[in-house]
Amino acid sequence: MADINQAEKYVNMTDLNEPLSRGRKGGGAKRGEGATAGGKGSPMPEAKLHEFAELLFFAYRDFTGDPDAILKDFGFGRAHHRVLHFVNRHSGLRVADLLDILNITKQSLSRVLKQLIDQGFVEQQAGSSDRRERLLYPTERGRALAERLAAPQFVRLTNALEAAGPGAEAALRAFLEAMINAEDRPKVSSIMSTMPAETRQGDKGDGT
Amino acid sequence: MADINQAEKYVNMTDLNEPLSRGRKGGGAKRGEGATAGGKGSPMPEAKLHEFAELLFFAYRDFTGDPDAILKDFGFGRAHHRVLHFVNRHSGLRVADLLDILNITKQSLSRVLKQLIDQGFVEQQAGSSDRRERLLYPTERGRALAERLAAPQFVRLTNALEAAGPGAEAALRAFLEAMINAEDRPKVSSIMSTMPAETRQGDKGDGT
DNA sequence: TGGTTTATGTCAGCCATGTTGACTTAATTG
DNA sequence: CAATTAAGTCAACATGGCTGACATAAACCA
Repeated sequence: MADINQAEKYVNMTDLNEPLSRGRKGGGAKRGEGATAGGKGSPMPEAKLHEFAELLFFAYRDFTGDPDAILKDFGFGRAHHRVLHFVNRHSGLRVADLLDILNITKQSLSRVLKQLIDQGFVEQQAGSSDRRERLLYPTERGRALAERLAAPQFVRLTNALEAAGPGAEAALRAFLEAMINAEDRPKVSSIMSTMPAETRQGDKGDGT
Repeated sequence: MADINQAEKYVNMTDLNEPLSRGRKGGGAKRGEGATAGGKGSPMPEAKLHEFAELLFFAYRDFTGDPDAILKDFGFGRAHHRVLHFVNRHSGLRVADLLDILNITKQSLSRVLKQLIDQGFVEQQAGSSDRRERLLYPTERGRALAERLAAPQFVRLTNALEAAGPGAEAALRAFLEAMINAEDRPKVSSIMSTMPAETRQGDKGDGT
């Protein structure tokens, strides 16, 4: 799939420190005119890419903003949300799975996971085939909170998908998947295909 | 530390908002469908929305992950990246604009902005029409770093846009814009349409 | 003119959440 | 039984959010 052919030139662009005339320093200078970018007149693709980067920033900022407000009332933060989400959606996963998903250290995870367990949002259960494993399940309260946190995100996503148009979902999915590190894509696929079944007990072969 | 009482209060609010599936009591259960967010359109399967939420999480995680390694070599963090990006792309903006874009406090901004200024990546210039304003500009060094940070993101975005297909850009843009808080969209549009030129004077009413 | 508001900067401290390193415990495995 | 593995824990530290209080200079206004 699309290699870095097209993209390569942007990498090279890194080294170009183009001497843009942008400053306009000095007291009374009015900033009036352009001196925009590299001096190529046509609508540069870089501008487009910058726009997508910024849209992504704003979109994600607001996407996470909704649950953050709710979480504050529980004394939780975004980290708790992430943990609760994955425990709820992929219940029965191991601590190691969670570490792998979140890309954080077990010490960081431990802090929030402990709070979620102590306050009755998440339960642990020893693995049946390997009793060293602690399989994680949401409690009823945990599921309720997870859904409460998901609700505004669902509204947002549904509206955004609708705004994208009916046929855009596949393209959107392809876009998002391609944004993920190539080496992590199989893992992500495996995670997402793991149903939130409370029925898993000794399931560990998710192919790490 | 909100008690469970509060938790249930919010759970009830969930029901007020959205008829999301609320079954699955007592550990058993199945995932239902039928969340209609926004009220229009066909019911959006819950599982699909969860998938998009997770894809967004992974995509953004990796999108922001790339520049982090570079930033570490400069002793900077993600906060510096955000500031540098917006100063570079929308140079001449005021401190207040940046606060508005980033949604952080001036004390938080001050910490990273000061470092960027002290180390010669960003320059300030008093506003010409209002000399209280400090307009922010990237230095040559700042531009070089900004481009270096952007480069891997460009690669990623370019490949992802290609993976999405040629006609998908408009839909993607629509999706991302719709993900932004409705009340912030004019502001975002205004920001994004602000060329990285010094076109602003005493512009304060960019429409909050 | 002088008082008020505004834009920005700063000090001081707290909180959430990431990090590394070292160590323990329990269970599996060879 | 020894070694490995999954998980938990303690301690220390860094980043980057936050609030509150206060300072300064410029603009604005009556």
